[in-house]
Amino acid sequence: MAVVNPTNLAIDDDDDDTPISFKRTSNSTKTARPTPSKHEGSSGGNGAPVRIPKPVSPNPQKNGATGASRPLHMKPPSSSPNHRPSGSGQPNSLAQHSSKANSIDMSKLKRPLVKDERSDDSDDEVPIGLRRKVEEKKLKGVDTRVQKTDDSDDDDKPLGLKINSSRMSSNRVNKPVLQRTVPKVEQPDEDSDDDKPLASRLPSNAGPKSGGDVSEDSEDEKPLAARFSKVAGSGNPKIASSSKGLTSDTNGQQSLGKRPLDNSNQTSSALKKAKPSNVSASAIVRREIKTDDNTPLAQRLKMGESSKGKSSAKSVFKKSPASVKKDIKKMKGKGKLKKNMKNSQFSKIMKVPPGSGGGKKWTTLEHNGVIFPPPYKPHGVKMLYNGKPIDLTPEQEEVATMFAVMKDTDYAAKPTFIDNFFTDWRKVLGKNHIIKNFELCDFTPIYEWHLREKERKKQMTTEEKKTLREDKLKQEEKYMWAVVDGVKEKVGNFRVEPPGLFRGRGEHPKMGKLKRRILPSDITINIGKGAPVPECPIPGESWKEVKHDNTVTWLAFWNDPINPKDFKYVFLAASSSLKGQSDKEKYEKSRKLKGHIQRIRENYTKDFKNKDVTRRQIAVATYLIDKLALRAGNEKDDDEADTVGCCTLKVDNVTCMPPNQIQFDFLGKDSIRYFNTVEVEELVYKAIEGFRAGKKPGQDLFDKIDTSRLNAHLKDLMPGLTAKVFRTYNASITLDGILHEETEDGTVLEKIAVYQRANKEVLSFTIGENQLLVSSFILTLGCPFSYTQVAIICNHQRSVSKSHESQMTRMNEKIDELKSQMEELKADLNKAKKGKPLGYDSEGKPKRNLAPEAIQKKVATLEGKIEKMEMDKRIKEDLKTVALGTSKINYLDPRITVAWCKRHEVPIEKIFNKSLLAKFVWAMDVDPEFRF
DNA sequence: TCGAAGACTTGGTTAAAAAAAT
DNA sequence: ATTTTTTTAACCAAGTCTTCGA
Repeated sequence: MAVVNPTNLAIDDDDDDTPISFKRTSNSTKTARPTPSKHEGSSGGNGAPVRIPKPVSPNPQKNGATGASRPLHMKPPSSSPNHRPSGSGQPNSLAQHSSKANSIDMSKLKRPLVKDERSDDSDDEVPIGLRRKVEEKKLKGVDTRVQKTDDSDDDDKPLGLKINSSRMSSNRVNKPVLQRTVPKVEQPDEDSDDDKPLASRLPSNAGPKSGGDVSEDSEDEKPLAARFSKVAGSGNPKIASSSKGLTSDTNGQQSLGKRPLDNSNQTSSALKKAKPSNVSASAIVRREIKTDDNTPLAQRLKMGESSKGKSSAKSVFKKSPASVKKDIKKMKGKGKLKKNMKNSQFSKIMKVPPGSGGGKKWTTLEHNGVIFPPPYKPHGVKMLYNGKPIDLTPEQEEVATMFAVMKDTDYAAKPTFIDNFFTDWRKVLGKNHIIKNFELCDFTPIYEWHLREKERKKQMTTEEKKTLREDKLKQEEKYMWAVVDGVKEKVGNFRVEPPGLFRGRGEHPKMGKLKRRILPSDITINIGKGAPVPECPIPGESWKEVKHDNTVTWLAFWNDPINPKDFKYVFLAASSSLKGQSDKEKYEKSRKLKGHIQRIRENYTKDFKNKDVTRRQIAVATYLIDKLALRAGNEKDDDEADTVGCCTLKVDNVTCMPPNQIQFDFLGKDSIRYFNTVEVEELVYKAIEGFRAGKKPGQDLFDKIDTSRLNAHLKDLMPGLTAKVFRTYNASITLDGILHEETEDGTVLEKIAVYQRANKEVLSFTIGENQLLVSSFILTLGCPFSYTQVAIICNHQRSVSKSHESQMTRMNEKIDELKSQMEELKADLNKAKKGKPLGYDSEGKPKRNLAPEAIQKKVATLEGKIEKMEMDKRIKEDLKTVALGTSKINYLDPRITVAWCKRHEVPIEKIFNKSLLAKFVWAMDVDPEFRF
């Protein structure tokens, strides 16, 4: 199964030792921080965690498909071996690994390098219904532009893609994408919105499908309306009310109304009001505002997904795309065309163009400030010191309690954490306090009090809990909204962080330090000129400062008590148009990279042998970022966890393994270990050997460059290009390619499975690596250890749900049961056909004799049930460790997903949850034929 | 040119809510 | 009606990248 590709594995195990913690690492790293000057620390990392080869679940097939390692190796351009054709890759590899398995060796963990097996991937993996069609690719090829032949493509394509075969199959992805995309896409730029106000953009026409279609899909789900409402938040009664409140209260008055409505400019003014029209998803967002209006949610939402009639729907969409866009542009506001037909259209809302005025992010801004955590309530439980109860002042008790409560976390046992805590606590205790030795402290009484409290809360009746919740909501309601340019928008984090002990990740030198309480006098507020200053919620105190800076989007900030030179900002929620706009810009930028990627790759490939060391380092670093999705790697301070990224890799983070494999082993972002062995192009291999020559372990591999130099170079190649754009680009283009190649007709469920698999494939490329690691390991090798043990190795305990195993067992039992029922039914069918009596059932009662046709029908029903069950099982196994929900958030252009949903008539709600729907309102009106 | 600020995105962890099982 | 499991959302640490200022 596993797809892993053994090939490379070989590597070894040195790691074995390592196992224990990921952290290992740093050894070297830390040690030497060679670079004295700036770099002291190094930073960043990316983490690509170790990936194991893909885990493949049960089905071997997948292997290929998924491509385990994405990056692993990249093959040289030409080589694209077998992409698809071959196929069978070798599942075996796993086997090999497994064998080792007894101990947990990292070796196993390592990702195998995948060889080109991709081929195999082929269909096998694919879930039943969906196999990808290999052939398609060819079809796509139509456009020729960029591409070369398929095979070749790989080469050129993004490394990542090419790379390992498996995971991302490069081929598919790339080429297709490129070609098509280009042509069609276009819009992007335009849309880009740069110019237009978000609002305006949003709306566009959503409605493609809309119209009548709606009906059908629904069945699965609820009526659109229903859904919508949820989305909108309106679902929440409270919210709704609140919104009203808003209006009424504060601002409501003025601003609210205005903006939206009027401002919307010309065209759109309609929008807001537009209820009638249907606002589309986009509308949703704003909806909050509108909520009041009652616009029928349904209408707004309509968006497309629901279209029923496939054919019709499709046709509609298809056409529309181009035209639509144009229309949109022309008439921002209107867009009724479709609407008319469908209803769905959105109106456009125009706001002041955000981007417009140089750096100006808003024109008017009102909000109510932030809410503070309640003052500490002493519990009076006495801890013991040297066996005796100790009296503590409330302040002292508060800090002691913070520590006591963390008893069952890993932090409680870490020396750094304890030292920092104790040092800070002693400051609160005062110089002459009797408590002087941590060893003599016994926090157990407080810990037990905490457990009792927790239990008490759990015991509260639902009613009580509800009351409590409502009270809290009521209290917070006014802080939840801001009015930006007349539009009511949700605020993201309006609660000031409560005091506590700092929970830095990895070996953070400051973990355990007391994060002191933040007061109004620590907070700087940002509001529009002339807007009412938020009332300070704590009587007698006042804000540190009130600013009126419309070039930034934060509503308030305070200095981080742990690191005073850092700030903690209060921003609008992800669903706000300000955030939506920049999100869209991010995707447009990475989409733009598509048009430059080939040249950029050629450019760095050429520089692998540049005589100038700096140029060579830039080339290799760019290659790693592109192929392996490494993060840029900024410098870090000494008082942060010692992690690295591409530019800060240390000599000892990289091992050259002849003839052309490079093994990476370092702690990336969040101290997640990236452990991977990759086959690289010969010139890259040679270059890396060269960079390492003559250096000591802790020194920088790329000593001539840093992120600013690297990004400066990237900007020369494409305006606005920076290292992180590669991640977005590779992830999105891959998803786009897979979805276009693999989706076949089938039930909605099957299609969703395709989507999820594609999503997972892409994700593993960039995210959730640690988790993937664990899952891969287990799946692939048939890990003999418990999940907990694996978790320890990986340093991340919650990876796989503890109950996963039992759940799988249960599912298997159910399937078995269904199957035995099937056997019985079939036997009955035979008897019935021969006119024999059916005999007795398990309880000894005689069975009713049915006509063969009736039994046949039952068989069919049962068959469907079994199939669904098995599919559920496969999906579950496959996705058990991957948090698809979170990952969809940052790297995948939502338009890819929305367009896919429209094309395949899958309700978008099946893929995006409520918050994602809110966050991606701006993407809802995308053309069904959109290509990233 | 460079380091420090500053602003914002990314992403793991954890708490809360919702759904499913009992 | 509970309890358990899963999903979603909140929280907040840790990155990236831009801008500022000397």
